[in-house]
Amino acid sequence: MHIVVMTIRDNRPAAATRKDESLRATGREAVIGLLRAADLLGRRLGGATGCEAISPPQYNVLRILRGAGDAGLPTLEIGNRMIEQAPGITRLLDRLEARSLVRRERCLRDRRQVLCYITPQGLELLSRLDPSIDAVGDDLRSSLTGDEARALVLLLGRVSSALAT
Amino acid sequence: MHIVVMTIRDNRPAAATRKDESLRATGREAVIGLLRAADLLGRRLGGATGCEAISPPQYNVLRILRGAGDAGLPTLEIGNRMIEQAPGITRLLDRLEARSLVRRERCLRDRRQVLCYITPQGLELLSRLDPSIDAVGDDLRSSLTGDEARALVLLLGRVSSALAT
DNA sequence: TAACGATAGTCGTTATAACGAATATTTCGG
DNA sequence: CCGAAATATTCGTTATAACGACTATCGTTA
Repeated sequence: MHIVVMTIRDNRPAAATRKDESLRATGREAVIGLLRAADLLGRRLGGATGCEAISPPQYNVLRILRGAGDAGLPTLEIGNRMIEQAPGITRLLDRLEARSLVRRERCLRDRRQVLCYITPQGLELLSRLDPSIDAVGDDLRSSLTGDEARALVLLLGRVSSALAT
Repeated sequence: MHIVVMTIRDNRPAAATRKDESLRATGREAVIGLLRAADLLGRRLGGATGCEAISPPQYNVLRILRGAGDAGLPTLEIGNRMIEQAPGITRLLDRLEARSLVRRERCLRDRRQVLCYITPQGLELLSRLDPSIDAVGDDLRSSLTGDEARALVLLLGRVSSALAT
């Protein structure tokens, strides 16, 4: 795969400090650009999920539980897959359970755990939402070629790895 | 009452669907990757700004006001430069003003406006924070070559343009 | 000049999220 | 069996986000 590169000419071959400064400036641009793109993306997703009156984190939990299938997931495991802390997950699940989108029950094998499952209503809500979410992905990709989109995914993966440490 | 809704069927021809599906999958990966990278980035920035007990949006406002210099900025103009909406800005500024990081005064020429300025304490706080923020940018860039970092900035800019519409 | 609409900002309310401290229950190692 | 660790929850505090209602001010126009 070829990554499209913006050519930048340096008129003055510079000292090491100047080159470091240039790299650092690119890092700052990347930080700003990443936050801005993610903010716009979050707003689009929020607009989509808002139609069903659920917040993006709630949607995220439902997606995770759909992926878990019939096996269900313990509460804190959901928290691990989102990068969110434990106490918030409980209340988030409380709200979803109150709307019958999620079901919880004590695990019989390890009675400390509470297993969470998505309900048929939850699955149905997700299926109503999927087209809107896909549309956001399509919009995101609309200004990129296929190769560029794949390059973006690759670069973002590398960035995430570097930031996760 | 239970309302059961039929799942949406995909009626598109299979030939067109397969390539579309591949592109669409890339779009979904980009959405997930972007959100994940931004989440990790936000946590790092939050950890840095948290040392000075300010939130990332508060930091953002201080940066904007530092950029504005002695001229100051009207309240809503700050809201425009952040990607955040107006009503929240007032209370965010309230908190910053309570900590003497920001100063507000009525504009004499147009008394509807309230001009906001960063205080010397605010500038000093920002200068304490700058190294940590730059370190996050350095970490982000650490897994990329210079060309890749510039490519990432370019691609993120295109994505933002596509999402802003 | 006096009324009108538009603009700038503040003030409520509500819901959500993040974070820490403390607690109960359960499991597991020594 | 006893203590340590894991799991989940409750509670309290603070901050953000979105919404509408309200006040004050400005510019214009009749």
